[in-house]
Amino acid sequence: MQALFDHISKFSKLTPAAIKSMSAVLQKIEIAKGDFLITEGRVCNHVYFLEQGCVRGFYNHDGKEITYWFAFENNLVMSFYSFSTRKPSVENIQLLEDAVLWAISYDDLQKLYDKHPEIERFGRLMNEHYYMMLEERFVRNHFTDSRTRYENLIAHTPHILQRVSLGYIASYLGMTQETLSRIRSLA
Amino acid sequence: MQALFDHISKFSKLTPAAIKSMSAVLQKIEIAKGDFLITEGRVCNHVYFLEQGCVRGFYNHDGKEITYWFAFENNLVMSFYSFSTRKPSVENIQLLEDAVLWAISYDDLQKLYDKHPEIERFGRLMNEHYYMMLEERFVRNHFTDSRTRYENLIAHTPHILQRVSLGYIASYLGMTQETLSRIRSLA
DNA sequence: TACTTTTTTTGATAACTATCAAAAAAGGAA
DNA sequence: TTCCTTTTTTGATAGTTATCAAAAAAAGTA
Repeated sequence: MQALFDHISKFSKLTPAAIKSMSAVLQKIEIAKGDFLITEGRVCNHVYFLEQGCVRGFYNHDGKEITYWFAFENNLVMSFYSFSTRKPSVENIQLLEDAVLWAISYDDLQKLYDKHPEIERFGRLMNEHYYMMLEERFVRNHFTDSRTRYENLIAHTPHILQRVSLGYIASYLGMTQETLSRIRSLA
Repeated sequence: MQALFDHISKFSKLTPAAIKSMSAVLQKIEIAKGDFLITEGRVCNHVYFLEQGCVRGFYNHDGKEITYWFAFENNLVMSFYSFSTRKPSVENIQLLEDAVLWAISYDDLQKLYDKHPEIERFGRLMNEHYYMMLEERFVRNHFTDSRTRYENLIAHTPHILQRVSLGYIASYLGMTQETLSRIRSLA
């Protein structure tokens, strides 16, 4: 649990009272590689802090699984859309490694926001942070060919290469596995 | 100014005191088509509420201007990265039409966040909202060919077609102007 | 209106990427 | 290790998109 509070403190200093309130509703979860954290069609009722492990987010399109993000240690994990809107998730979240997570329910989080402004500030800054990361990724992918997208991955998020198989990475980069393989062989 | 508070109230109810505080620091700005709101290399010190008009965000890459977003009435406009991190902007924001905007400075906004939790809540929810919109756009563009991206534009944001010239739209969709023209002619 | 400038379209070609099929390599289990 | 399964690579081909060049259409101005 300490890793979570260390992470939060980088964004917003929590008072002891806020830490106490949050600790009281945190739930430790340990699940195995291959299991699902969230499946499409269900409302995402928890946000998870990933203490150990690695997960992928994917959706089904034309009978194919399209993996479009990965999360690693110290990332927050949820179906953002479903959690925020309370509508059924369109995405699935699956463990790529055995993992240790800490969960907070939607309702508990709203209560924490109401009670502790520092926690709401953390939420605001967290949203800003994730927005900027998504924007950065969007811009790097916009109008760029497959080779450049792969080179951007090597330059900016090389840890993905070390923990995720190429099929998922190709999907993440928006190209087929064959294309990614050829790009690598000609590197 | 009323349009701004109407917009805010859809996300978070503000107390009269919060409205008063915010009104006191709002600055009305009227600028002409073609002018710049933000230019690269400078820190973005204001967030703007676009009451009337239309703007584009673009960056320079390999000697070309890449337009990657548009904003219209009731949108918040800023260089998100620069405003949040206080670092120089990498993007430019230019008026596509004469516009009326309301500006709040970074420092004033931080004070409002400190003083009025409902305003910070608005900020959090706003960030969530923009994150979801960006994610939706990202997913729709991921792994989809030019024709489908154009069809998605027609289906989800047709107002862009009515107010923006095709050259900018092609850039927004991540294709050349020639390709967009051909897609349209074969529609 | 006539003229100028900007925007959009069309044509020809080359480069890039997906698809389908199959082989090779790597990883796991007994 | 050997066998089986999964992952990655290679080959051939077709479809998609960028590029360069130029024409046509539309918009703005005197």
